[in-house]
Amino acid sequence: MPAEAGQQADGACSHGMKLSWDINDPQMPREPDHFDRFCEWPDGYVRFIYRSGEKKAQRHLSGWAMRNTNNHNGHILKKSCLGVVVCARDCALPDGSRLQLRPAICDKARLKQQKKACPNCHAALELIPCRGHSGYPVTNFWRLDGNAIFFQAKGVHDHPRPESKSETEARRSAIKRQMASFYQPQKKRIREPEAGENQDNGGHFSNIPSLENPEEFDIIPDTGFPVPGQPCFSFPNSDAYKATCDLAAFQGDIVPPFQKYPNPRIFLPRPPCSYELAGPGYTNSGPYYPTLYKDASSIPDDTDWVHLNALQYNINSYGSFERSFDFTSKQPGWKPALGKADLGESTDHGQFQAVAARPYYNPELPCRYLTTAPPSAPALQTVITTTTKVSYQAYQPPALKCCDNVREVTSLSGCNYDSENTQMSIYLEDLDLPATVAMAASPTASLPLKIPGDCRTIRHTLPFPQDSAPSWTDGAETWDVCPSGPGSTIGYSERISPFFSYDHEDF
DNA sequence: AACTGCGGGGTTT
DNA sequence: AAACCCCGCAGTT
Repeated sequence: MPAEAGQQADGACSHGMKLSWDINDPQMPREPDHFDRFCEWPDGYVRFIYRSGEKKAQRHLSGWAMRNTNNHNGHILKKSCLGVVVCARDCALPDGSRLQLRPAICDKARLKQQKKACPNCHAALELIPCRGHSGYPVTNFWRLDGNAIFFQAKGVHDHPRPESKSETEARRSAIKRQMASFYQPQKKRIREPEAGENQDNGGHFSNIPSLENPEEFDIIPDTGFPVPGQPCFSFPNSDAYKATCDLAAFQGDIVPPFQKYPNPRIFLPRPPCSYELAGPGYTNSGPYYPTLYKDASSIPDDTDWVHLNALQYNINSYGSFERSFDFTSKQPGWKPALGKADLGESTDHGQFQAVAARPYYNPELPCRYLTTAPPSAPALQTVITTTTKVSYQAYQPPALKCCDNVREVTSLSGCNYDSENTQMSIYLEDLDLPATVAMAASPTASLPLKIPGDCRTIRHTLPFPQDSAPSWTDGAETWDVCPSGPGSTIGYSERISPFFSYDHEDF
């Protein structure tokens, strides 16, 4: 990726890190030479400089559920992470994944959200708070200065990624379109082509169609998981519509499967059902289908869930991986690998670390979150707990290595939006692995992605996701993906190798 | 209905 | 003093 780095001079995670500035500096760098591409999933102690024209930066957007936090500084906007909402029972979705909802930003809405039941097992939903910054939520700071928007993140998210805002919005809009389509005669139009697309999954990134046509999701199972999907087939249009509405009502409460890893086949080596049942995380008393189907009337969400089941199929490899992870509870190679990765990168613990330290996925600790800070985080966190310059000093060294560390972190954890997922997905496909690890909880990619040629290349070549800087089109907007950085390749490879072995063992 | 930003206010270190 | 958090308000989406 070195070449890439040069190519993408304004590569996201690089320059911002290199610059010696702190969000609290009285004077920010003037006329920055480089600007970073918008990073939707900043993680770790990173800093970026965006162009003042960058809309997402202007909106202070983030894939993480960040809420405004008053820092009593009118010039610096501070936001803290709300974490992620999961099933209190840590139930496994049809595809083995876990529910990872985006916490509502509004307190009121969040409370309301938490009162809802898990669409899968009806257990309570649980909000996993973010404690990635010295036990406190990860904080993001935004500062507009001149023609640049400075961004600084502090802390390493120690929880899965929730559905991103963009995903939520995209899904909602898709649902709306879907709803609209139901009113139209065309809705009856033949969808074979689309269905085929989904099934094929060759077009890993052709998820949108599915989204727009919930019914199609139901079809997807056909290819792999007949059970969950079945119900939908029987849906009268009216029902389907209803379900769609419910889904919409659920608003982003459900992590759209399609948003995760589009290619189910990869992550579902075994028949969904058996797999699911066998999974340790499976807490349901009975088969999904019967339960869900029957109860359709009992709980509003059930209806949604019918769809979800189908939808979730595509969901993630992450879940699959988790499961495998769980099975091998000891995770011999797992943690070590992660830990190793973290070594020497004290400042940039990407999601790797977060994932590694994630007790949340342990069946035995359902949804319980360890308040324990990430292993490597503490030192840093103790130092960097505020926006003070003092902390910055400690931080700097790593910054210098930003290309290596940050890239690794960001590329793996979050700087990418779809690229990340996409890439990861790809990776998984090729390796049939837990790319999910890096992906952590992020169900991102989902909409029709415009995969750069190199991305595909990567897909087969594997190595580096970072290489691709795919952008997805959401309406008129285009999401920039954090470019990967040089050195990431190496780090990534190193980290991955362990997984390979692990994975193979597991499967 | 939610999101978002602002700002008052309280607590802790 | 500097962080943190909570809460409510008001404008926007």
